[in-house]
Amino acid sequence: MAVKRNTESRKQPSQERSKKMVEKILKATREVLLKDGVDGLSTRKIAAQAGISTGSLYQYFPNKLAVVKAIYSACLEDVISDLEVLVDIPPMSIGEFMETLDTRLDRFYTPEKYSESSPDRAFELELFKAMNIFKELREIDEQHERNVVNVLANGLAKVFVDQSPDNLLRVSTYLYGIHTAFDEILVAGICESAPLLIPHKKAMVAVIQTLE
Amino acid sequence: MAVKRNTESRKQPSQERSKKMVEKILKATREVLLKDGVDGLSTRKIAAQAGISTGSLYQYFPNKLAVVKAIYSACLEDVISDLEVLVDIPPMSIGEFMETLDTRLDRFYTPEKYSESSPDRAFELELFKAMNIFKELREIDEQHERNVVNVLANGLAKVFVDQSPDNLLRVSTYLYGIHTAFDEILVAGICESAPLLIPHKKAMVAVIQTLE
Amino acid sequence: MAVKRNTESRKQPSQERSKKMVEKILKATREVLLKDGVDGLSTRKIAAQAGISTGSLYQYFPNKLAVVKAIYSACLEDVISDLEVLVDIPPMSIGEFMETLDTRLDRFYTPEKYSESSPDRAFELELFKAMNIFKELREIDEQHERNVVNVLANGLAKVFVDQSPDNLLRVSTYLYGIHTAFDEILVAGICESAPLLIPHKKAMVAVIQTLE
Amino acid sequence: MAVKRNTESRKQPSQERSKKMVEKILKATREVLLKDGVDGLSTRKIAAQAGISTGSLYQYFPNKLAVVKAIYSACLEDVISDLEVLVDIPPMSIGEFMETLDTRLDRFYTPEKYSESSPDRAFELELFKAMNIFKELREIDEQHERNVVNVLANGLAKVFVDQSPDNLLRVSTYLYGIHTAFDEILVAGICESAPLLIPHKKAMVAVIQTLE
DNA sequence: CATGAATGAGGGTTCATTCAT
DNA sequence: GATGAATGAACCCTCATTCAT
Repeated sequence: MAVKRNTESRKQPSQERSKKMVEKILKATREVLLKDGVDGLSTRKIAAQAGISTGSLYQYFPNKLAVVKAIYSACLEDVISDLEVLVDIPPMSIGEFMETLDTRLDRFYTPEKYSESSPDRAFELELFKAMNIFKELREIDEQHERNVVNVLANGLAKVFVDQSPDNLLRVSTYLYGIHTAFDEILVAGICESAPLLIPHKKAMVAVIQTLE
Repeated sequence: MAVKRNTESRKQPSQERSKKMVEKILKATREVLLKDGVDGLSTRKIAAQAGISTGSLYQYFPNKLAVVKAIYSACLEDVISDLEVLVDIPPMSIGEFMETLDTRLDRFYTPEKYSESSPDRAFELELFKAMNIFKELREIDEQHERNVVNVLANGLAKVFVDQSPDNLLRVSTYLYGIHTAFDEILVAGICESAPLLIPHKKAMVAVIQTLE
Repeated sequence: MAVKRNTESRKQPSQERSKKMVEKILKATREVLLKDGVDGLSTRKIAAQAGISTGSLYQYFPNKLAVVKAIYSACLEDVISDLEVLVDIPPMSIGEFMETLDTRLDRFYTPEKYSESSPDRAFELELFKAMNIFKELREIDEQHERNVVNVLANGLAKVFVDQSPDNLLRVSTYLYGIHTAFDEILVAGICESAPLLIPHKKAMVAVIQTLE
Repeated sequence: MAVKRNTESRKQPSQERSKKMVEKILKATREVLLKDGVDGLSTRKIAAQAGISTGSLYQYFPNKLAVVKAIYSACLEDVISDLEVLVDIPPMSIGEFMETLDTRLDRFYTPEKYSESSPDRAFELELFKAMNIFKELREIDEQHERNVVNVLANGLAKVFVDQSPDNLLRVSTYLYGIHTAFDEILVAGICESAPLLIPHKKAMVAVIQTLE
């Protein structure tokens, strides 16, 4: 790719028409990504898939990277909003929390979510991995990591009020790390999700227990 | 990239001179990878960084992919040989094993190994992630994953003799997953290794306990 | 060269503009071929000669071979359509045919056609010879040879009804061979056409007489 | 290729050793040419086939073209010496000559020579055609053509003493042209030689009769 | 706004030729 | 002399980006 200029959207999709175009482009990009992978992604293919001209693409995005960035950011937002289920913790004691932890994890790691890792998830992971090659996307990724970890840490802080922020951040970081690892294993299709949920939850619990 | 030919080294570095050249090329490649990412890796840059001509590069490697493969494979071999410490389990009962597990993990996760995640390790992880986009390297990666998991499973089988191979493989897969996650966090420099070792070991233990 | 993909024109020159571009490229290719030979033909030179960019060339042809193919095919078509004059034989007896053969050959080998072997013809012959090294063009050439010979044989079959197809094909092959030789001599400029027409026609007649 | 410098042999093979080396190189080149064609010919392959180093090749030939030139010239000399059979005409009248012409042609076009177009002949023709792509070899070819035609014309001059040199040259040129065409047909394997000899000889005779 | 032809730098790779050993 | 590693120009081709229409 080797893109240099600003990578922001060239215009706010203030008009309905524009919004639709942006959507169309993003959708097409996702499709091309799924079909041909990151190194098979080209503006020509995106435009063709979207049924527009390459020139039009540049009316809505300053360059190719911006398109991928948009997709990537949206994907990361999904992850954040997904996590908020875990994080929405009403005030409770550590004891109460630990007692309900299992249920809580069950609610988060529903079999449905993992039983059939939908193409969507497969795509997200694909994208996620692929992003490693674009240096410019690293900062987004790092910011995202920080966001996620903060969200988790804030949630845990409501329960483990005596823990230092450092500790909470550390544990959150680790939790997110093994969560991602779990995701990757499932998406890679190495193991089925159901039997793997047990060790995963045990690991999560064990890690959180270090905060007690 | 899309390379088709054989991607083995073009000649055995039988002579001292050749060996040095290969080293020089691999070193240069690592440097370019670190600086410009996979996306920015080109044979021209490698040659420039190594202070040789592009033609010379092709005297030692049949194509670009082969260079990356060489680096990648070496990196994976390191991982395997590293793991063998964990795997060398003398016959013992589950009880004995669980008792010594903590010591065992301490021996594996020595602070020295992680205290200063050397630039080398940082690079390896970079590479590791990046490889996801090259289909031909995926095979290597998947084979590696299988190797690692088998090594682990075989080790655990000596202790958990009653467990089904499936179960052992599953747990091993997961263990390797969170091991990698732990690695990545440390290499990314998000957390220091020492305090993170505690939750990580707890997680490992918890997962292994599911085999009891 | 060694080109693999499809070697057809990338787009129908439906628009006037495209047609002009294709023409420009073909013209430039002819010029480069005449100046530097097949050996010196490169996409860069073609583009430079045509006053376009290398990229543009690939908008109209999928690869270098396709450009040469286009020129070559056009050249072969000319040959075929040229021959149709000879082939348009109304039903007649062998005696009648042999009597009119000389006239017939006169009509085919008009002095105008050969008096000024235009640069175009010179080029075509150049190309014709040169093509022998490109395997993919050989097929075209062989197919062309078969077409020409069939056309001739079918023509002769109308007169020499008792001859075996084998014989007709053999004689046609030979006739085409010496026709080409005649062409080459004239194009090479070794001899003037007018005086050479006499032995050539004698040879043609003598060969055809073997069918009587 | 694109070779520019002098294309003469770098040294006279004064010493026995040198002569052997030159032979070895030429033999290897022929083998590579037969196997991989002109566009597959490289100094590396020649050296490998000859069992020497590329450097050594340049001790005996200034560049790649010189090697091909050497082979080509040798090949052309063979053609000349072959023709001398036809040309060695004792003084005789036109009548005598025409009477013996058929025998003469029989002696030249022996079935053995053509029945099994030996690999050698196949190679020569291959080379012959291939040379069309090397502008530098054209002059050799043209000189050769002139030589051959002169040889023929001189031979015919002994019989057709009243003919103008121009006429003799013209007829010789044409005779050589159709001779070459005949050769090509046989080498291409389109027709078997035996039945084709009849029309070919008829054509030769018819052409020579124009001198009467 | 939309188009898509045109651009041209840059990609991977080859190979004739040289030169230190 | 012989070697073969090293060179680097040149090869064919792609693709992000621009701009005249």
